[in-house]
Amino acid sequence: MSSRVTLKQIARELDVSVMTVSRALNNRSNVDHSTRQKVLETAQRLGYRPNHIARSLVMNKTNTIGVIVPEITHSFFPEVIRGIEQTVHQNDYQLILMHSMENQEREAQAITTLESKRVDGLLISTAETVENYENYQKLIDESYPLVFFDRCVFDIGASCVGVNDRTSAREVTEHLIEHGYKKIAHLHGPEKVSIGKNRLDGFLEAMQQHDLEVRDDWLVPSALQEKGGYQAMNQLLDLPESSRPRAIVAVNDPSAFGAMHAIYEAGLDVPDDFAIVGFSDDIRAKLMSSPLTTIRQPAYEVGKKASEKLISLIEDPEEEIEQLIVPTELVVRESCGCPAEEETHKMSRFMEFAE
Amino acid sequence: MSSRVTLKQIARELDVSVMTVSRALNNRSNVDHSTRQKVLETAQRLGYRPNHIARSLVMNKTNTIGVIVPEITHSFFPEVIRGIEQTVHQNDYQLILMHSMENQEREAQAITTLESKRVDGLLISTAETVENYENYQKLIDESYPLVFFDRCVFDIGASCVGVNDRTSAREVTEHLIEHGYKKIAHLHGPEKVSIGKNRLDGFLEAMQQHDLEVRDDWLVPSALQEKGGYQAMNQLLDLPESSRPRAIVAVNDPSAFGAMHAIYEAGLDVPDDFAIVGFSDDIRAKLMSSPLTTIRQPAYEVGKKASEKLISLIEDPEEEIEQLIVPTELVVRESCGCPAEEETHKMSRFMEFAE
DNA sequence: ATTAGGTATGTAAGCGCTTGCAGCAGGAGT
DNA sequence: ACTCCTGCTGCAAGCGCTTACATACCTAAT
Repeated sequence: MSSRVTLKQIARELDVSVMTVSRALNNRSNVDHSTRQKVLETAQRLGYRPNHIARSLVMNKTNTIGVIVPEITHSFFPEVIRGIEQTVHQNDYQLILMHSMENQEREAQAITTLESKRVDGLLISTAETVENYENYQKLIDESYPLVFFDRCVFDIGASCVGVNDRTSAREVTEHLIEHGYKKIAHLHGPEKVSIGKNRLDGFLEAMQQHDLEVRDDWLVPSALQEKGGYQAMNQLLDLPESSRPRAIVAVNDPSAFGAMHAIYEAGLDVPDDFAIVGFSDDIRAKLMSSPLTTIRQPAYEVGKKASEKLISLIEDPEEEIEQLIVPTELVVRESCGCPAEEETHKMSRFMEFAE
Repeated sequence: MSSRVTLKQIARELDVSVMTVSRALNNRSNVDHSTRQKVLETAQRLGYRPNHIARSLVMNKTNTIGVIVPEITHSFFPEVIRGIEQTVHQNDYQLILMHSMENQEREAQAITTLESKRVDGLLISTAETVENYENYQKLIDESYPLVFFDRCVFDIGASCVGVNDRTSAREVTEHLIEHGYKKIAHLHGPEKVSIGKNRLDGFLEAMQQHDLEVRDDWLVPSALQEKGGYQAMNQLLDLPESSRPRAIVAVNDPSAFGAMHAIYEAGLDVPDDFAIVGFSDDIRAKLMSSPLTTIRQPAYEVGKKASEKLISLIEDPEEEIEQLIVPTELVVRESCGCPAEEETHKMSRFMEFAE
């Protein structure tokens, strides 16, 4: 640690120049075979570890990408990170992980830090409280490689990998409609976050297309965590019984869980009193006492695609900006009170690995 | 990006030396007030971001720690990472995350990479397939700051933050014994991983203390994921009915989930045919159709303590090596077939946030 | 007036590595 | 004999920043 071995030491040991050692270690062509052997040997013997810091300084390249996620507690983002890790590792990059805690200020800090660390590119999923896109705009103006994932920012000149939130939200809403529900409420996310706006749009589209009334007080803002859904649902429960909705489209699964909690707490039931659907297929969705109908997002895939795009962007400045959509899948379970074919076996609710 | 601004540019702009700029930006005392103002202003205007790479090179300090986790899919490690992130952020460090995928080779690679990145210290939870401790020993010999977490390596001269696996395993086993079970099997983890060995020891201790027979074929090796538990349980189910155990202590929750899967698949039930207990209180444990009795490990706390210890170690070479134990808690649910007081309400199984 | 001491700035060197170019062999080509 | 090319090696400079030391100026003390 204190006495880290350097090129110089190897050079002195063998009485050659630093350059020869550098070349030998970097597999350059113009080094005599026997010299290279000797260098490799001594490097090994001395326990040489190349100093990436020095290398990065001169090469102006760190082979590191920064990842900013808004939260990391449950299943979605860890799974995305797994996907990112995989690609990044295969391409000889590393990943610095930062965590905005759904907070714009911490996100801004994270960006600054990562810039200072001279990461080669950035992967961002915007925080819930993001109010403006200045920080992103600055990055793009400096043509810093940047790819958004899951929560996108459009029309700003950055690539994004996500799902088609609007279409998927419409699909899940239509599923409710097709099964006879007419009084449908939406617990919607923040409008500045793409998933909030797009899922709301998808919901509205489905409702309009089927000529269903969208009451103002059935559009309840919900934060993206359990608590948000809980509070939003309680707002609906405060309505006189006659003007309550019969079904709920939640902006995501955690929000739906929170809503379910509020429903049970009020002594009511899912799906008998309220049908409810979520979005993202959280690991817990299928395990709920009334398993949640939801939209499955291929998180691993999102991470993989996003990091692949970013690395292309880094390595080829000609690489074009684009929006990548990974397909989702409607997963019908009991919470919507529609006949589902899925998941008959007690335990298959849980297991997927079985050979 | 291409034209990043440097101290030199600010210096030229103001017609002062690089040093003055450096001093102003680093809040050193000996800079004229008006000069400092001007520097700060231009730095702001030009969008200066200090180059941590250059700084690290000369200071021989990166303010970065490396974290190696064996997996990141479910709840435990993400939660640990949250704890780490928190401390690290508060202390102005950053975190490079690496993922060994339970594989010794990838872990070794990760260590090398992190050394090359000159991280100031390492936080490691050993991979399941780790067969020897050479890589760790080398780090310690170089007195590279190193703290293990959750899965520890003892007697090697490194600090560790974890739970008392032996005592906790004994506790959960005794819980079964106290409720009348005598024929108890253990799905044990790899011996080279502390949690494997210590939980096995705890299990054996409890059994011996109560003069219960420990049949060889009731000690079944299980990997630490669902699949391992599934295979191990099937081995028990292959025994003639009369020599099957009545209760199962699984090395961790995922292993228990796998075992439950095997049990259901065999048309049997939990806890009526097999009582089962796990370890770690995975986010899914309480949601199983027969909620899992388990040992709750305070993951966030483990991450927090481990990173605090590491940072102390980095900043004060006198800081002593120690083993930190965070307390666990037995969580009794239905899977062990013992009367549980907990969790009466349908949904409280799930929610903790409620105000 | 002379000196010591403080304040504000600049100069030099170097962290460990790379790129660019120069140098020196020796073998081939005319 | 001469140049020319190829193969291997070394030298110099510099990435952006810091520490250590030197310099200039100014004020207070003798």
